[in-house]
Amino acid sequence: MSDYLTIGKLAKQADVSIDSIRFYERKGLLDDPLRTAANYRVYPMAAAKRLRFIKKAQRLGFSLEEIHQLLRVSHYSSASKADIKQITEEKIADIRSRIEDLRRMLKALEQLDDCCDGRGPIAECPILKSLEEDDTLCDQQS
Amino acid sequence: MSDYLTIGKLAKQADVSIDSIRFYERKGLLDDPLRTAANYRVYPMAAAKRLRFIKKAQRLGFSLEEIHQLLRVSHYSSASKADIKQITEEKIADIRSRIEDLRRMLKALEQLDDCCDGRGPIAECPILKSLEEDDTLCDQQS
DNA sequence: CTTGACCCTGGACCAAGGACCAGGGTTTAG
DNA sequence: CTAAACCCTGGTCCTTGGTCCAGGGTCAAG
Repeated sequence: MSDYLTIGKLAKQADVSIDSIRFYERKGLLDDPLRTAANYRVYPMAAAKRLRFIKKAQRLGFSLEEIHQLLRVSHYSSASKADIKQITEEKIADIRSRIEDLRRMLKALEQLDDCCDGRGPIAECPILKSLEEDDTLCDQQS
Repeated sequence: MSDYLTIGKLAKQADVSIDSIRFYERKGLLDDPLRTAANYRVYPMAAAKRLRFIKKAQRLGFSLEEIHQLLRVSHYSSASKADIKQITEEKIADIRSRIEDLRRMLKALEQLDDCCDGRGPIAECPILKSLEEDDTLCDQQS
């Protein structure tokens, strides 16, 4: 029961793969760990916390590069809460914009779906017809 | 003023790049075109229609592989409108699910954003604290 | 007849976020 | 002592939807 973790133990603790840990290290998201005489990585317990930070931020939609930025800012002594709040708000705007894009697609798809009754040969498929013609969105039931 | 198009003319007509046309051909989304004696591709006018189909379907959220499927189905003589309607509805479900995922992220981000007043040093940043701690979503104003 | 614009193939490269592998060394349990 | 389980580097591969490039052939205008 050491205070230090090998990479395999850390991976299990934080529920990520060993490859991911090495990948995050290469990307600068994890500090370069200490090494044993045999060149094995050794991690303090805090490394698991960092990994959980990364994973949680990913679930919120941050890319690894953005997480890198969060971590960098969090270590600037001159940084303020406003800096992190701003990054958060940029991500909020990003997510909103992606939702809007998807909603536009959804609306168009629903309109296509509504104008096809689903019965009959494909030759009359209004969805395909609409995709073939450049401008129109199908506007009649068929 | 021929009835046929070279790849460059087709690209301009359909507003896609020459490379994209060759890429779609490799992926099977465009029929292999006829060739001149010098091995130049020659396209009938209908090829532009096909390209517009692809581009429009892309804007609706279909991947190239899914567009491939649409095209394949549309050429089965035994296919019916119901087949295309089903693909459309699967895509609708897919888009809805992606919107839901984004909405969950958005909600969590908004909660984080709300609980940071944006003033003061980063050491007290509730957003970072929340990302560090595994379970909690920040729940107090700071 | 030459110059520039066009076309060909096949392959490399990009983002993102890893997974996987070979070929080697190390550590630990029995 | 030995075998299994672990670790190392650094490299390739995957997905998606393309872009870009080299090195070569072709076509049209002047």
